[in-house]
Amino acid sequence: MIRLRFAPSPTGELHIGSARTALYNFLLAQKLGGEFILRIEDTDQERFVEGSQDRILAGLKWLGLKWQEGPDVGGKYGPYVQSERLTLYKKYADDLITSGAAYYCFCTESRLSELRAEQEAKKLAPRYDRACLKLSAEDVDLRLKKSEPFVIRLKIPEGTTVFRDIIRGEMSIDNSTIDDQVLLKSDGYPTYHLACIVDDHLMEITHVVRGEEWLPSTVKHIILYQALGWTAPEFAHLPNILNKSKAKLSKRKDGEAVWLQTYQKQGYLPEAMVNFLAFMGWHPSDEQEFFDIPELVESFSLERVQKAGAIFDTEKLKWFNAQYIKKLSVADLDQRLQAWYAPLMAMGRPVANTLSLTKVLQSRLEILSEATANGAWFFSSELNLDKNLLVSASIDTAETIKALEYFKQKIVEMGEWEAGKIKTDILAAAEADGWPRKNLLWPVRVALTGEKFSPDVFEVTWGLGKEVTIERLYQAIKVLQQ
RNA sequence: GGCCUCAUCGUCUAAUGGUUAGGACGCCACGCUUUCAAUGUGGCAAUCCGGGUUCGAUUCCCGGUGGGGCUACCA
Repeated sequence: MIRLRFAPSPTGELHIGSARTALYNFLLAQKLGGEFILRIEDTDQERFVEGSQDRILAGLKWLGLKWQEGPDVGGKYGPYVQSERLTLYKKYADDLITSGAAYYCFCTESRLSELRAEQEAKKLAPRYDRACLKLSAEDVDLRLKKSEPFVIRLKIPEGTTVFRDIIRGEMSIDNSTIDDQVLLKSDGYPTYHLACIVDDHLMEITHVVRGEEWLPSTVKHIILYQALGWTAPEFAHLPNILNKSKAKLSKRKDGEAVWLQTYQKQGYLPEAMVNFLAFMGWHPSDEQEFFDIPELVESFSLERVQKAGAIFDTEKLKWFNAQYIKKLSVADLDQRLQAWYAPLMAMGRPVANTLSLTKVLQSRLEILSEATANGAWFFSSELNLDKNLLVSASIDTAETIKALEYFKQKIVEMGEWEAGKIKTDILAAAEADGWPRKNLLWPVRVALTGEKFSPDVFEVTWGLGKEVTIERLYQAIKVLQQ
């Protein structure tokens, strides 16, 4: 059985890069007819953030990802939270001690940092000097009996470690360049390296698909698998997602822009996000650009994953989002827009429903949050009219009043209230009566929206409805007559 | 510093031992037009550098350069 996992640490929000990793794991699991597992790696007590796990899961669900096993749904390989599996890691760490593949280390933090400083001063690679490997068995026993704090370190064997990465091919690393990695910390928690290997093995994970920052650690993992006598899974290391300066997208450098939820809050659609994220490092063999999840599952493959990092470009994301907004039904879009209409609705005129506004705005929105600014005219109970704006450059106040009166009269006479008909009828009449379009429509636009830029005058008219349109024209005329 | 890794338009990327190096975003121009958008048409724009192999290299090899990652009792 093919089994893949996504294993975030609950140290904050869901990172964009993590979301992409989760997506790829999910897609590949589906593609291969396997299972997708969620595991929480909370082995760092200091960086643990309360509530983070819930927000990460919420982010994954928002994207439309589903998992067969995980902390919220359970499963037969549970528990799926590492802090609940501590005895397991301890057991395997002890096994490694017994077999001689690992050793106790009693070095203090201060000794280690001194050692590191010395090595750096001499321009040497900082690494543990194996002082505690030379301890006699009696000495170790004595220190353990005295309850001295200790860690357990992996004893990196001599030789060369070779492994295959699905995306990058064969890797060969000289073990002498690897430090004796801590496996079990002095607080009794495992480090990532131990916990990850134990869990991936016990949970029968077949493919490890993760970010390329793990590539250098993979050697340690292979050594660990060998020491425990286990078969290693397949590895695939995804290229990083980069910021504009080509550095790995990170909270420190990029702030909230690294969080998936930032985009959710700004009004990006999950459909657009999935499509865009899928294209961060992967590309189909043809030129299709729009993919929903089933289509991605169909087309996805690790063979087509890029090796080089990809810059996260929100311009393209915006374009995707605008396209997805256009694809939505008006009713669907209207529903998604309610959160952004709400503040306007609370303060404005009574509005029975917002479907007409949504229809008018649909082709003009890149992200949903723009609806608040772009839709303000619709809700306004009293427009703040600027006389100077109302009177266009080409005509004077008297002529502007005439234009508004004319348009108002046409609206009063209008029978069927249909967007296309309003437009053709009024334009035909205006032409017959000798009204240059611009002279007529500019004042009307301002009268109805209070704005310089707006959607098509006739769409605005239609969206507002007969009554409100007449009222606003009347108010504008009043302002000009003052 | 050491180890690892990567390299096609500004960005995401396609393709190939022989192509006018393709698409998309963005940008520019034009069209539509009552404004702003949307939309349509067109345009600008790339194989990091140097050697080799080869009839021929952007593609294969080597070296450089540049970027990135790792180098924690963080993941």
